[in-house]
Amino acid sequence: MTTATPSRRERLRAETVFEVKEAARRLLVAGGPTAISLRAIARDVGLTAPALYRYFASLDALVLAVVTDLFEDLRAAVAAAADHHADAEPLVRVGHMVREFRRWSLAHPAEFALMFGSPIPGVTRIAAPCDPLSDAGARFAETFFTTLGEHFERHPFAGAAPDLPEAAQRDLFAPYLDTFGERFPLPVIYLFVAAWTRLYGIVAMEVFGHLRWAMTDVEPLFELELSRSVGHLAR
Amino acid sequence: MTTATPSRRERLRAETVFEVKEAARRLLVAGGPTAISLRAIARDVGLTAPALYRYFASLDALVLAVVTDLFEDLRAAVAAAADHHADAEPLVRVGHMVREFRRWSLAHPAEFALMFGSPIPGVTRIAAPCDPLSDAGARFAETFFTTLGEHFERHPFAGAAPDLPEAAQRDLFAPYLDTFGERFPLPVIYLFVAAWTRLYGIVAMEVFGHLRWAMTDVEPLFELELSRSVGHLAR
DNA sequence: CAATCATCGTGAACAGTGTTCACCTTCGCA
DNA sequence: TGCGAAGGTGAACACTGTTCACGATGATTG
Repeated sequence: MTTATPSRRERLRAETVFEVKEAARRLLVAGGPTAISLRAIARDVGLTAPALYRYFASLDALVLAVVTDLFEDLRAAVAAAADHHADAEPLVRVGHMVREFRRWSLAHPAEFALMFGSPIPGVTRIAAPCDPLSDAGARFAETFFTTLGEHFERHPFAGAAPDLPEAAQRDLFAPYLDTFGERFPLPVIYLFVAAWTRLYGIVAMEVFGHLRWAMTDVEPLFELELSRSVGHLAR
Repeated sequence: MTTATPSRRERLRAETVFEVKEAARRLLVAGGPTAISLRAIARDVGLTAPALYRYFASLDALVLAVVTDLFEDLRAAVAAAADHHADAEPLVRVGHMVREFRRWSLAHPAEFALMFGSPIPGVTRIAAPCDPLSDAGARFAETFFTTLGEHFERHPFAGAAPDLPEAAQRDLFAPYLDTFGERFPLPVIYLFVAAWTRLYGIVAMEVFGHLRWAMTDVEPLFELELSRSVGHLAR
């Protein structure tokens, strides 16, 4: 609960949890999402399979924890890319962050598949309103919102809004507004989601190899779509 | 090999193959991609598991055949949507085809996950140059190319090309050119792939539930991106 | 200090899974 | 009438996730 009393036992427990998730991730990168097996993890850590149930309610809960960690990893990588260009214009910083998203995804295809691919069990994972995965996703998005906020403080948005009445937009983006509040004007939210789906589409198809029938190198397409999307946010 | 002599035995065999794939698809829609199990299929068809090896080399080969069929189904649905608007302008017909793609995907989330989600075994499926799956994918793409061809016959492309030298573009789209030839000017290919990744991104995120944190209804975003993408091809 | 109780780990077991093998029946063809 | 190929079976192997009764260890309290 708190970090006040790590209490030795909790320390050992945390250590084991860490090793278990580490082993799961090793199996993930070695053989893809389906290669994550409870018994293989147990072998790696030096335990028997039932022992893992003292730490995770099920295999699904374990991989959910791994996915949560991965989102944190990705967020950290993107944030590091932002820090690395701290003196750049916020909008070009966003560009570098998105590039880092692509770079990370291509370097970690198995992790990407687990995070952004099809949620295998019930096709659509039931997302509890306050589970740690949603929090990690929110923190990931927040990284972009922070930099975007810097930009719009200096250059108030004056671009074109989508052809939708404001009330409809407010209705449409209700989930976003509930989580992140009214920091940005509604058209900015629209442009951000549009940009996110575009770039996700490219990266996902590239990682999954769904573009090899068309082109040898996806980077030019990515760069063009990136500059287009950022351009829409700028003007 | 040929359809000349269905030869009774081949008829029975084809019948069994059909029933097996049908059972696999039932399991798919009922419980997602992981619910497809050799023994469950065998139970459904009224056989034992080893018997299926007379028809498919492995479970992977079986689901590959199912995926191929699904691509043909999707292609047929999109083609039907095109026929349903046969008297419309080719470019608005393309719009209806893409809408049908979204509609079909939302109505068949499990199938979509199997077709467009992460290739589970090795993260990136090894695509043989001439396997039936690639053929099905090519036929799916061909459906769009046919309609686009109708348009560009009447209205030669005069839009803006991406900022790339022609030689680089020819190099970039080598896989496409090898399969589909030089039917369209290179900028059209670029715009098509860009549009495809955009719309795939939206549909995939919607089907997988990865947009619920932001918006209640994805349709406005989809329609706006669709009209934008088609607009780029028009002018 | 001693008793107690939650925590941690184990081996056995159950119900599944994909795949291989030897064996047998059945069918098509010469 | 034979013969060989095709189709189907049950047993077996090596896996998988999960549950359970049991024992050992640790920390906490009387």
